Amino acid sequence: MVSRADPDVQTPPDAQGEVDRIFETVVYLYTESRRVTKALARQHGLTGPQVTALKILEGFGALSLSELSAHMSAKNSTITGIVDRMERDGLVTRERSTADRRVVHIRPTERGRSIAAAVPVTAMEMFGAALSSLSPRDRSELTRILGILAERVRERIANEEALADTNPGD
Amino acid sequence: MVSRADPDVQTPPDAQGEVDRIFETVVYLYTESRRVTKALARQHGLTGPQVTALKILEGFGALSLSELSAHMSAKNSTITGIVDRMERDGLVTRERSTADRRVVHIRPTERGRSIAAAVPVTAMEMFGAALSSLSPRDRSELTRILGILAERVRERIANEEALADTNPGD
DNA sequence: AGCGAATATTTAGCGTCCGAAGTATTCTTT
DNA sequence: AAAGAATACTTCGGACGCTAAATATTCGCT
Repeated sequence: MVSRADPDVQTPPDAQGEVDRIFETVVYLYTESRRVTKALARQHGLTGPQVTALKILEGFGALSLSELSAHMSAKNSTITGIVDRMERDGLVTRERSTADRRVVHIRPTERGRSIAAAVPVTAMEMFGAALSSLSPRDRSELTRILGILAERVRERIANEEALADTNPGD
Repeated sequence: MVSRADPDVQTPPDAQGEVDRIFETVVYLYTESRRVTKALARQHGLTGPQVTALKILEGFGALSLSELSAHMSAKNSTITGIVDRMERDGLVTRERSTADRRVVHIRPTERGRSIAAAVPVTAMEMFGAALSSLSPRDRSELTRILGILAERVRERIANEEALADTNPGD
């Protein structure tokens, strides 16, 4: 119950201001890094997720759709659409697995592989450069603190799932 | 030129590992906060961005579409669509400004305000709680370092725009 | 063998997101 | 004051991204 809309109840104003600022910054950094990836991909006539997919496939050779979606942190139905468009554009092929006929293997074409090789690794080239400009001490502090933060968030998510059935629903 | 694909060229491995970890953490935190917002919004029959918009409007009373889109880190064309659906659902109204007839003021309706009030603080309740669990010193360090980082990224974006015309194009 | 549960992928529908182009209005410059 | 630049917003087309439901196949159990 830390409502900023209610002026009576106030946590230490510094803390709340910091939370807002950190949150905004995380959103900003994420948005910008995504924008950069997209711009890079665009120079080769494809989209951000397509480049991401090709880079992943480049490393593995071929993956099932489920494996690919796991690596991309997206749902299968989303990846189906992305693969549809990549197949249409001759970047990957679909092959039904003979071992398990439910499974589809996604494999990059020659064209797909050459584009993957041409795009610089740097999704986060700019991001990385900005990080490099931090002092080593600040950078390792950032790593340490963000690590703690992510761990806390993970704990909370685990709790939330454990309590899922206590939700009365509306 | 910090390509990890080339094993010959390597920046200090610690630094690169840190960059990767920080990047991953930022993505993780962003993704999770968005998922939580969405789940919260759903309990009231609306979407994540709609709740975000209502929360922002709750604080300001009314905003122009451009102001709203700036607060939401999205493009005007995106916000136009979101406002369309919110207007359709009776959550906000559009009013043409009399001072400058190009401007449209977005104002929450009674229904919109009551929903905004009903949804717990927002997005980052979980995120905020996790941040609160950090020591005050870590939290202010995080604020400081992220601030520097965002500033560096902003500088790079400014440079990038200044150099836009040197791009030979493909 | 066969029936139901589990798994892998796709389809359908909705809501973001963006960039480019279009419209209306205001500002600037002459 | 009128042409041209700038600003505010909308429209359009394409690509994600998600959930729910459909389809196909395999697994588990009797």
